[in-house]
Amino acid sequence: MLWFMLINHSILSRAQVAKLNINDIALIAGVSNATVSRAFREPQKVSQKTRDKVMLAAKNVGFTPSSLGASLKQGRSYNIVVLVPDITNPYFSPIVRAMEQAANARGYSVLLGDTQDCPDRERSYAKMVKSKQADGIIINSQRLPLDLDFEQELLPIVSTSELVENDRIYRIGVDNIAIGKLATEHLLALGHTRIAVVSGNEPLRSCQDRLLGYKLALAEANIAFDPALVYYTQYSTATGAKAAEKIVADIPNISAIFSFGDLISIGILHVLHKLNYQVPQQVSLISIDDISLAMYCTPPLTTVAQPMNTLGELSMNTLIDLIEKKPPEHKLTLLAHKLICRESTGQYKPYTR
Amino acid sequence: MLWFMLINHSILSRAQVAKLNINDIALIAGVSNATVSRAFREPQKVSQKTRDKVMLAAKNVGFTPSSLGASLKQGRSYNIVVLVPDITNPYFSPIVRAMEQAANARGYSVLLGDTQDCPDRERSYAKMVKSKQADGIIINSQRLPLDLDFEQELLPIVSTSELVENDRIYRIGVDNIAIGKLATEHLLALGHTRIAVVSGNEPLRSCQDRLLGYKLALAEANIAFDPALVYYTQYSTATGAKAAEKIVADIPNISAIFSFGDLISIGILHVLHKLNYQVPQQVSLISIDDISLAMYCTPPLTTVAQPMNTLGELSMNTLIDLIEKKPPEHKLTLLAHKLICRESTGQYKPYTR
DNA sequence: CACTTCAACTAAAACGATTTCCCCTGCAGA
DNA sequence: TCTGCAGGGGAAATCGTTTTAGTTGAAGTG
Repeated sequence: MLWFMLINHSILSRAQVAKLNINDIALIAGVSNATVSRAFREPQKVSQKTRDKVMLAAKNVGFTPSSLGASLKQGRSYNIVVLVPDITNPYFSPIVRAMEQAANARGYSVLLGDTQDCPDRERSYAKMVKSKQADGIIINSQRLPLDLDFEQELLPIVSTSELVENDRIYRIGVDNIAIGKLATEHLLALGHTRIAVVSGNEPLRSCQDRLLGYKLALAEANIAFDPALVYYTQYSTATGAKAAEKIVADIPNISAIFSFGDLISIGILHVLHKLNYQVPQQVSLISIDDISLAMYCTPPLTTVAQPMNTLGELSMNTLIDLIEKKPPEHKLTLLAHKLICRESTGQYKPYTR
Repeated sequence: MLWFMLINHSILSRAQVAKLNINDIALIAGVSNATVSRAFREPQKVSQKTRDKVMLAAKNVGFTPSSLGASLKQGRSYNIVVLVPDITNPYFSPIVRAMEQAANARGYSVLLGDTQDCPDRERSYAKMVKSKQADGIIINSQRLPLDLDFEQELLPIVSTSELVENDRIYRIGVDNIAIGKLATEHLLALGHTRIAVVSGNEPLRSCQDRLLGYKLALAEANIAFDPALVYYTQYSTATGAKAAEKIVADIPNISAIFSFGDLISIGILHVLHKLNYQVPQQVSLISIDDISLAMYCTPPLTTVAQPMNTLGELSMNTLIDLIEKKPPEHKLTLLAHKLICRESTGQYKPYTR
């Protein structure tokens, strides 16, 4: 413990109250602060001997370099804001999880913003990147949380899930038209012709696109689109249940329902079961997402899977590329979806109820 | 736009490349940097006129104070690390959501750490508070992510959900023994006497306590505890399903199952349904948590609700109190649980299968 | 031997705020 | 008229790093 006896007493007493900084370590190790910094950040640039000296000194007094100083000097916080409408939603949580993983792999951390769809909160999180508390932001909702002034200075920003309507912004999503079409075709192939739709919030682009896909499939099958068959609600279980109640009240012999989200479907399933409708014997139900619980529903849900993990991972990597000035090639990326046939859809049979 | 013509040309050209800082604004507004700082952080300490001048200058050049400089000087980042084993788990996500809300209300942000139960990741997140990237940490798992050296310097830390076994640390949880007992008593009251248990990972304190509660209830009812009735698995749906398969293989006429988590129950429900067991007519199922989907299961789950929102909110507020040197009164807080009777449990009837 | 080269280091200047002292100006009270 | 005080502001130190621009000394080269 020679170092202990040698070092300046003022350093020791400082250790009790304030924290030691890099200069103190430099003093103890008998090198310059620059060397201490390098020993930590770029070890290969420092000789083995010096590095050992520094590390020993640091370890002995329990020194960890503060990232605040580093961030200030570098103008980087290595934080990334991830905005979701609701982290509780099993569609978003895997996306966030994948983002966190991807961020970590590249040395960044995730500042979670659960906005509850509130524009104020969205804006206040966006300010964190303006104020350098974060280096960039990923948005999972359609709204851009920047005032007009973003026109002037485009912050590092990526839009995913529900894409922003702005082609200057990097966006990663899925082809909702194709998804809507695919699901509808599945139902049509099973012989269903009157297919009720339970959509999320009408203005959402994803909903409009999915509905468009539905219409496209109908048109190709020469079936007239009936607006009375589409029910607008929210992407949630409770509202999905309400919609289902309306549907069976309006159309007691409905044979097929296409809901725009598994969460909605769970609500639908709940009321159908309560009202003694057999799924899929009497009514077929298809939806979108393939959340982790979809396969455990009774019956397991037929659904068009979205690649939540890839969505999250790719968005995060795109954003970091942007931050690190390696601008990605494409502004818009649409990932592949996949129909997962389980047991909630079946052949059409005329009702005998 | 007089200001525009008056200000130094070097400031303007700087605006295109580098960002303006507080000194530039001070120059433009014709005040000192201290005044600019005060105008932003403590407006009441600055006269209306000066404040307006500063704000106008700031607005005109699009200046937002960098939080990096502020953090460095203050030694605070206003970030808080929240560690969860899996954000995808519907038990944890509402907790995190509540934490984020509580943090925001007090001017803090949440750095989300999804650890996947990996000690390395836990440690690397804990380092962020040592390096001042975060001011404190909340842990939702039993493991303390600090080496022995935490003995010396106790960082601001709060343990919740699965409590750490260390009474020097602030902990917010529930009374798992009472919960285990309550659930068991519910089943006993319905006439069930052979109650299978599906526990989470054996070493988890929550599981041990819940099992203890189960034993206590059994003892009070003069029923011998049969270790063969307890099945250890994970707190997940897939593993819950596997456990259910084992149970019905071992005990085809099982009449009651107590699972330690709704997620497990969903798996159990799935296989019982597949094997044509009627719930609750043939087998009763009770669990713990009351995740949001519990009420939408078929049948809706009877469960002992945990106060996830309060858990998250209180933990966050406790941590922030700690950070702000207002140490809370109690080291350990146990919140109230509540039995929610739905439709997955029913009167015991001997099997005629 | 004089020369470059290079690795390894150093001193000191940033980075952008906050905060500690201080000073000034008015004004109220004596 | 003088004192005391408070509100409003300013100069400069400070927080803890990184980074720039050199400075060394030793090894390699012709």
